[in-house]
Amino acid sequence: MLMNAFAEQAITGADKTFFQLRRDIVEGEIKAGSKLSEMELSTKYGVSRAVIREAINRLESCHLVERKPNIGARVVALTPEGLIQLYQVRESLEGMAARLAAKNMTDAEINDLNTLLSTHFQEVKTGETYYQEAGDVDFHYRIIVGSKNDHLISLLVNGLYHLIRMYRVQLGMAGPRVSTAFDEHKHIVQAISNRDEELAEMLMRRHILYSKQNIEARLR
Amino acid sequence: MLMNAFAEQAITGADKTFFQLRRDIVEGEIKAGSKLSEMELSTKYGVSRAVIREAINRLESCHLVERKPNIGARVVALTPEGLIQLYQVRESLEGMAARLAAKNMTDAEINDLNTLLSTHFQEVKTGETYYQEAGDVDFHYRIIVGSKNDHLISLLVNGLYHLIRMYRVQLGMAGPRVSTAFDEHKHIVQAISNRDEELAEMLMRRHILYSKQNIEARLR
DNA sequence: AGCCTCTATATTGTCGACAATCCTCTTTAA
DNA sequence: TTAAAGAGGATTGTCGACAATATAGAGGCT
Repeated sequence: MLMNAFAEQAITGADKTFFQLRRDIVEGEIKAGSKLSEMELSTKYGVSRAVIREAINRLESCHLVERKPNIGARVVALTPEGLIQLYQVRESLEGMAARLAAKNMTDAEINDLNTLLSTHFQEVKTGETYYQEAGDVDFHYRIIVGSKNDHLISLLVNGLYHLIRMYRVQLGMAGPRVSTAFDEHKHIVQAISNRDEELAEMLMRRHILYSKQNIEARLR
Repeated sequence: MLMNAFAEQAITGADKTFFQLRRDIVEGEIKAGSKLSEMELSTKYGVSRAVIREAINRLESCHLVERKPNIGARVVALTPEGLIQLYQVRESLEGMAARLAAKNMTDAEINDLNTLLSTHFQEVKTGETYYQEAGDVDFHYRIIVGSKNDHLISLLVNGLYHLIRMYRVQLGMAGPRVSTAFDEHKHIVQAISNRDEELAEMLMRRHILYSKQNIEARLR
């Protein structure tokens, strides 16, 4: 039962506007660091200022924009420091997620994770980079959800992931490091299968640390 | 230069309403799990529904309320699970904070931290439980800020801390475990002074893990 | 009686207008 | 010439009214 992981659906109008604005920001169609004028967006998206303000509030919750009273909202600036700091937080949280996943995932979920891994293996062999990227996200997503910790899930899925994706897209970091990363994934799943919490956390932290170092190397 | 740690000041009217609402929720004057009626709050606090909505949005960002489209917002429910999960996240994030603090705090900041510890020592001896609580918060706050990681700081200070305080207040968990906890603080500062990142993280994680176990024991 | 439907009411979502604040450019005085 | 002060315009903050949706209750049907 492999349902689509990211099934957010818009109920209200502010939802739609929020999703679209978030997409535009993450994809860079609204430039990093630029100002978000409420009137301007209001006319552009064809909704009232109230729903724009609501959407901007939610973007602020995701740390995608920063807001100053009586002045306005700006898209966050993308700095090398910021990306490094993001990966530090990610290492910490996803390490804990892997630990909890080793403890809390059901056997069925772990089986699914293994089949997912096999699927990715094919893609790595055939070299379909687009699906590799998606596969990587999917892998991490499974483990986060597998932690069964709602706070953790919310922080990562609703918070950090869009920010990281924004960096990846705009700094042009489409994933290399695939073949080695795949081995790391394999070992993490192995640790989870063995219910080895300690090892699962350690391997996940290293996996993310390597990514960070890889990125750091390319930034300087 | 020991400035007050939590210096939030309200600029706009929504700020004031948000702070007051947050206080009322954390202190339990608005009961956990209860519904937040926009009209009701609007008349109660003497402001328009727009600022109430703005305040509720921010409360949602802190994970203090949950909102459902077209239905409304409720204060989060306090469950033993929830508190445990909160401490898992806290262990993860503050562990990383301690690691980064050992790396990034200035010598001056570390000195301040030591003097803070001495001050707390007096309070532990004289048994002023109120100041012990405040002192504990202050200690952790210093280390979080000392990490110099903005994402980490924001997540903990604007996010988790108010939630944890809500639990502590409403489940009546005014801090015991002071004298043993003080020793743990001392060792953490020592590790930070020695710039031992690995040890600082490990000790902080254990420190929080002990707190969690202490709480778990009292919950069942 | 139990369940469904439909209506009435209450609550949230959205809108446009007004108030308060900030930014800019001009003016004026030392 | 420079800097301070003020007027003007633009932007955000706040408000009350209207629209859309959900909830509760009455009524009718099997």
